[in-house]
Amino acid sequence: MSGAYPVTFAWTDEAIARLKKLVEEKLSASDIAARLSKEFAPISRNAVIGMIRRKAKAGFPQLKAPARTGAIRAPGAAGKPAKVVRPSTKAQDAHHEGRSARYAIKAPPRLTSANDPKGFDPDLKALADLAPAKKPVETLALAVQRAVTNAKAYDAASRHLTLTELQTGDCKFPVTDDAGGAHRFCGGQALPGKGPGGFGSYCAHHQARCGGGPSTFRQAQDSGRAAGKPAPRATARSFGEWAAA
DNA sequence: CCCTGATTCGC
DNA sequence: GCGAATCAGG
Repeated sequence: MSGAYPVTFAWTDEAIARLKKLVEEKLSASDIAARLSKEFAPISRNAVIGMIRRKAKAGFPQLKAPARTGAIRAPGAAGKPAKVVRPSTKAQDAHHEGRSARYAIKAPPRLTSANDPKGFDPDLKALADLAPAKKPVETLALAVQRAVTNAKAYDAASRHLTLTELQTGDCKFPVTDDAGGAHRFCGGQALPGKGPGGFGSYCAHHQARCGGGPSTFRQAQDSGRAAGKPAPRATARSFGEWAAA
C-alpha cells in the first residue's frame, strides 16, 4: 500500500536543468532547495547538495565552498552515525560541545523523506497513501496536504451526533474534540462488519482513515454484497471522491 | 541561534 | 542513485 508515491524527489530532465541554472546563478543550496520546492515538489537542501555532487563528474557546476580558516575535517568523521555510546567525554569544542555530546549518545533512527522538508507527521503517511496522485510526479508531501484538507472538510460536514443519538449502523468516528462540549460522532453509514446489526464501527471514509485503505473498503463492499446486504452507501462524499478530491 | 557546504552509508 | 544524519565551520 505504499510505493504509490515517490518518496524521493523526481529528478526529471527539467528539474535537473533548473538545478544547473540555479547553481550557475550562485544561489546557496538552501535557496535552490526552496526554489525547486516551489517550482516542482518539496525537496531538502541535502538532496540538492547530494545531486550537485553526484553530477560533478558530468561537468555539472558546483557550489562554491564557503571560506574556511580552520582545518578540513578528516575523512570518515562525518555522516557516520555514532555507534559507540560515550556518555561523557570532557568538553572539546566550546562552540559545538552540547551538540557533539548529544549525538554521541543517541543514534537517532534514520527517517525517510516523508518527514522532510520540515514537519510532515509520519502518521499522516498512511493517510496520504489513500489519496491517488493527480500527477505521477506528485509528492507524498502534497498528497498529505490534500488528504488532510479533505479529511477536515468531511468531518465538518458530518452529522455530528451525540452518543445517545447514535444508532445501529452509524459511523462512530469522533468528529469533534472541543473542550467542555459534548462528544460528537460522524453518524455516516457504517460499513458491514462484525458489530451489532452486522455493521462495523466506521463509514467508508473513516474506515479508510483508520488504516483500512481502498482495498479494505472494497473488501467490505464485497462481503456486504455476499451477505445479501446492500453495498455500503458511500457516505456523503464517496470514498473515491474523498480520496481523489 | 542563524547559516554554509561536505561526507558517509542505509536504503 | 538518493538523501538524512551528521559533520566542521562562519
